[in-house]
Amino acid sequence: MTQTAPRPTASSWQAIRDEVRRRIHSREWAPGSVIPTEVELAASFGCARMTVNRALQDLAAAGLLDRRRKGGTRVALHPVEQARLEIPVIRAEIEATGAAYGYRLLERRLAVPLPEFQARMQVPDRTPLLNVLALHLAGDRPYVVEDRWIDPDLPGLSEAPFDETSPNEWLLEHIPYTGGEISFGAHAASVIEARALQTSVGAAVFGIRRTTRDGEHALTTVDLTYAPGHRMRTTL
Amino acid sequence: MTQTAPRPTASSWQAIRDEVRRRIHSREWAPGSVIPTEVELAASFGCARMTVNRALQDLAAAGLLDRRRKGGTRVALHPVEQARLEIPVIRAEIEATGAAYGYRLLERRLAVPLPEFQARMQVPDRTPLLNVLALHLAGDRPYVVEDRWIDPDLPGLSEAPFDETSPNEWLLEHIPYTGGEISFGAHAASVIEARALQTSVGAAVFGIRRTTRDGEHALTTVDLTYAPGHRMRTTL
DNA sequence: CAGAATAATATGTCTAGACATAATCCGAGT
DNA sequence: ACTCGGATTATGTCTAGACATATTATTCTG
Repeated sequence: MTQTAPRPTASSWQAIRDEVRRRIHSREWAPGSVIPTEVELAASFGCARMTVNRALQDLAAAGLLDRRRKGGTRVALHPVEQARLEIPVIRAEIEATGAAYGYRLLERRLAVPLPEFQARMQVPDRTPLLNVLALHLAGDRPYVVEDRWIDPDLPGLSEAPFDETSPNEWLLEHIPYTGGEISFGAHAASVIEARALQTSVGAAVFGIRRTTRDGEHALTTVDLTYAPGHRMRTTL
Repeated sequence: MTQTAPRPTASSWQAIRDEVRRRIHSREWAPGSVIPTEVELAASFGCARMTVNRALQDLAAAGLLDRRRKGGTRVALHPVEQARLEIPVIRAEIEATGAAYGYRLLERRLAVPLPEFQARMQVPDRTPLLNVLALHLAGDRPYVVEDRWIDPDLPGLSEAPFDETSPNEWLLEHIPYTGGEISFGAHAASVIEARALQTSVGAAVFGIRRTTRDGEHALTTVDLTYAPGHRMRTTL
């Protein structure tokens, strides 16, 4: 089961990547120092240069290596730590805990957003947007409040009442996008949030703020406010 | 400057990756559907199969594609959203805002940790660990409190008084590690946190909880509690 | 000696072919 | 029908060589 025999020539690009990463973490190759060239590594691993190249490119993409033509490959100064957070659809997130998924639409209206949301959606003053307030439940316990503003001109939106399917799910399923911003923070629960989450006003809650866009055009922005105690986890 | 002439055969793996990504985002290839095989794509792009392979592997790593031997390649159902959070050294994080970095050691002692930290460090009952409480400042404003527990047997630890350099920085610089866990959440500021951050007890604060290990052995675990209003940002 | 032209070098990428491996498909036998 | 195996197939990976490209190092020149 265990890798009892660490053969010097385990030439697969993933094995080479792991070995190089090990040498970086073990300080065998110090931060900032130049590591052997691809040709040298290929010789020492007993494989083709392309195989080494594939491994080093992977580590460079992960931020562990800095590579420059002719300059060689060096270990990144500040081995930038990256945590890969997976942001699942809320339904999947809840079902993954084993609880039954529940959904309740709290409000759906066309309204002029507050300045904060207006800025996030990059729309002119007094432009009405579609606002949807909804609650996601794990079993019978409130899990997260979704406060979303949507560009009312999105195709198919009029056929989406959001009384059964959450905007979170509907948008992912129907609206293509190219990117966006996301941020995480803490705030004191508002009156609306506290009521929906069955907690007290001012309770410390975790929130995700997110804007999704297609090119330059903002499609939707959302505040997800989780019930107290919620944590986002990952490994690094 | 701009790519005015989008030639049908711009065969570089990055160009192919971009083109495939475009077809996915434009719903030309719908979520869940199987896309052409590597051989077919290679023919249509007029390049070698390896080139297509490299492009598709990149998209698969990004979570946009699901690939299975013999099963073919299909567009991911729920384009698993991944946010890559960069977790910088606190000093760099503060200096990036333009503020001067400040550091104050609040406490340094050998003590038996509370059950919660004991569990995180995976040590037996009544094992004393090194506890360091420190404050990081942006200019003259408190930025984040670092409450850390360290394996007292780490080499070189006795020469690290932590009165000038934070454990955060010292550990990254001196102790190799292989992985760990990290989680993000919100909680109400404790008395100690409130005093250090110059805020009120019970204020909603953002916290990072992190354990770093070398193989199976836990090296250190830390609670980082940020001043109210702090947000972690990234793009997707 | 400064600056420009030139050589050297490490990475970036493509290719064409080969074999490995995991899944699926499908037919044979019970 | 149902199960077991083999044939098929798409991806996974390696290779050896070639040329491209960016950058550094060196040499030539005014």
